[in-house]
Amino acid sequence: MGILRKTQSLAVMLAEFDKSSHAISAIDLIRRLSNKLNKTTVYRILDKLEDDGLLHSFLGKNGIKWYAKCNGCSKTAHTDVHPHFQCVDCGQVDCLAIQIPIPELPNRTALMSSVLIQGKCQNCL
Amino acid sequence: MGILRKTQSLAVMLAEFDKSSHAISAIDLIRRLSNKLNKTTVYRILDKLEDDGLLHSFLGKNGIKWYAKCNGCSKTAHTDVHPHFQCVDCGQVDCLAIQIPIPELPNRTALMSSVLIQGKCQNCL
DNA sequence: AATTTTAATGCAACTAAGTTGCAAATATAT
DNA sequence: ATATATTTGCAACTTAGTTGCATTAAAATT
Ligand SMILES: [Zn+2]
Ligand SMILES: [Zn+2]
Ligand SMILES: [Zn+2]
Ligand SMILES: [Zn+2]
Repeated sequence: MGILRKTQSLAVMLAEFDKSSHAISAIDLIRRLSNKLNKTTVYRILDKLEDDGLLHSFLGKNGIKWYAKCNGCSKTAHTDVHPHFQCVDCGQVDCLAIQIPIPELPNRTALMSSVLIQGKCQNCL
Repeated sequence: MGILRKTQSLAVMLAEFDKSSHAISAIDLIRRLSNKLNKTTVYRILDKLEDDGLLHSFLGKNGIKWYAKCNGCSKTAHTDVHPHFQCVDCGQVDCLAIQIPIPELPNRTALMSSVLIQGKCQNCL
């Protein structure tokens, strides 16, 4: 149901996402903010920011949850859909500003798709 | 390190995959076989069958692990790579016999990719 | 500014999926 | 038939994420 109040915790979380352009895993965020915020709070704020179209979530390697800033989404329209890249060496995750076309599927209706590409990032090449 | 012995448990597992052409989640397999096999055994045999190129695994909705039969893979070459489809209504998961081309990525090397398409299956349309 | 209302937070306890160590059982080799 | 080595079951553990509830802190009302 999105964010209603401008709390300290919210400010701390948003600041963390402003520090870098990479995606952040929920786990890492919890670890980074462990002296300031409870993990339940972290999960709850992530949820709300996603509801509001400020962040989007996706699953990385091993099915763990990552979050990144949305580009032009709103509470009603999550339109910023794209593949993600995870470096197999350093673990860093980024949004890719490309589109992967999904073909028509016979006998099925595709509603959404998620693409995770794994490989080596520029630093680790 | 693959399968070395032809055990009862192995036969039971293989029989389960022969019953249908759909993918099976590890959890579901454990539930289905709970009166015959311990869950540790299920996980271990799945691991070995994947090593041997008889099954492949991938992550479905919510990051849970699914397994399906491979087509023409071997212990050394897992070449049967394809997207997967999960029905949002009934939860059924299938391998899609299509290829999704991944474009060249500037400043990155792609080593693998996983694509999960969610939507409605024929039954649920 | 003080009070009331309502949402956000922290904590502890829980859940679910998967993993590990080890002793007992079973398959294969001798 | 016996020895050896792999596989299995069990219990205990781990990790990521969730839930209920009392407390705290925003914001709205007076
Ligand atoms: Zn890297
Ligand atoms: Zn993204
Ligand atoms: Zn269906
Ligand atoms: Zn498949």
